[in-house]
Formats: sequence, structure tokens, C-alpha cells
Amino acid sequence: MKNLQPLKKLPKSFYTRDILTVAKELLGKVLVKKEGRAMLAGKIVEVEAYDGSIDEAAHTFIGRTKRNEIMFNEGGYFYVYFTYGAHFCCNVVTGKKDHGTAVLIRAVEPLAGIKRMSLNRFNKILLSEKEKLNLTNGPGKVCEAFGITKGHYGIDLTGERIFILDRPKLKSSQIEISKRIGIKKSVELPWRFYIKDNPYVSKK
DNA sequence: CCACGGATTGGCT
DNA sequence: GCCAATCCGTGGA
Repeated sequence: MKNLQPLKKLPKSFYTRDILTVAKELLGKVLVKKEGRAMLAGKIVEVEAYDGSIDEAAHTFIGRTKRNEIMFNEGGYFYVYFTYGAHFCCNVVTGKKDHGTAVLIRAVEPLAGIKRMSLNRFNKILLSEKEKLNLTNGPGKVCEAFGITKGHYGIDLTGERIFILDRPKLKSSQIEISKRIGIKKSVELPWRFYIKDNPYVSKK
């Protein structure tokens, strides 16, 4: 009798809370992208928080620009950006209007639509064990596997295209905390959260 | 297994 | 013009 937990979308009120609370509680929740009848889904296993009011690494630290404007909305929107000339990364906007905070989704564990993800990532369906673990264990990889691009910028996460399903809250003993990865500013902030011992986490 | 560096676009100074 | 919230291939242990 598993899965009695109703598969409900996270409501607006989940996202409009404090960013660090939302970041931690996003762990274990299920990111879903609908493509007609098909559906891609993955359990969120690694995130990072970015808060432009005190965090030099956040895209909103410099103030409003065309790229980061969605981060100044209240929580519940999707912020997608392009980086290193090659990769998209996706974020969940959090907090109240004008705060400029968002949570980067750094890794998920594939749950549904794995063939589609395999095609998107490696242009084939049969994968080695190593390739399976390599499907969605990084922010650029998540977007490539899910087919998330600039066209998904600003999506309302309480809508039907992309949303996040509720799941039971993890115990604090299942959550690891560390410094963030791949940044050069505000490197000391312990704002990376990931699920302990999950094989899809990008890096110990 | 690990460390290193190149690729390549677009955003901002 | 500088450089990035990354990824992957290469080369050595």
C-alpha cells in the first residue's frame, strides 16, 4: 500500500515562503514536464539557493535586468537561463515579490519518461549503468534531459506545462548541506542542499 | 579514478 | 571585451 500520498501540485503558498525553507523542502518533490500525453518526471535530489539581496553569486545581485526579471516576481515561476555558451539551467522562483530569490535545480532522479530523457541526452535509448546515472546529475543535464530551454522562461508552476508534485517532507537527517558548486563569489554560503546517499547527486 | 582546460553564446560593463 | 549557477574529453596515475 505505497503511494497513498496524493499526487498534488505544490500550491503557490509553498513557493512564496523564505528561500532556504523552500530549497530544503523541494528535496524529494517531483519535477514534472508534460508533453501532450507524455510526461517527464524526476525526484529533486539536489538544489542551491540564490538570494540577490545578500548573495553576490545570484543573478539578481546587480539589480533588475531583462534576463533576471522573473526572479523579482513572487514565488512559483520558472527561471531558465543559458550559460557557458551551451547549457540551460532551471530554477524555481521563491519568496515575495521584489525579493529576487530562486532555487537552482541541480539534479533529479529520473522517474518517468526515461526513454525520452535518454534520447534527449545521448540520442539513444539503451544506456549503460554509468550513462543512466549520468542522465540528470547536474543542472545542465536536467535541462537537456527534460528538453527545457529559453522557451520555458517564466512558466507559472501552478499551471499545466511544468509543475512540481508534493511528496512527504524529508527528515533533516536525510539532508546534506554544503557550499555551492561552480561559483566564484559568495562561495562560503552553505546554501547547497542534497539528499544523503542519493546516486543522482552531482557531487559529494 | 582524478585533474585540467577548451568549447561557445549571450549578457552586461 | 570579459566571463559565466557547466559539461565533456583527454591524459596521466
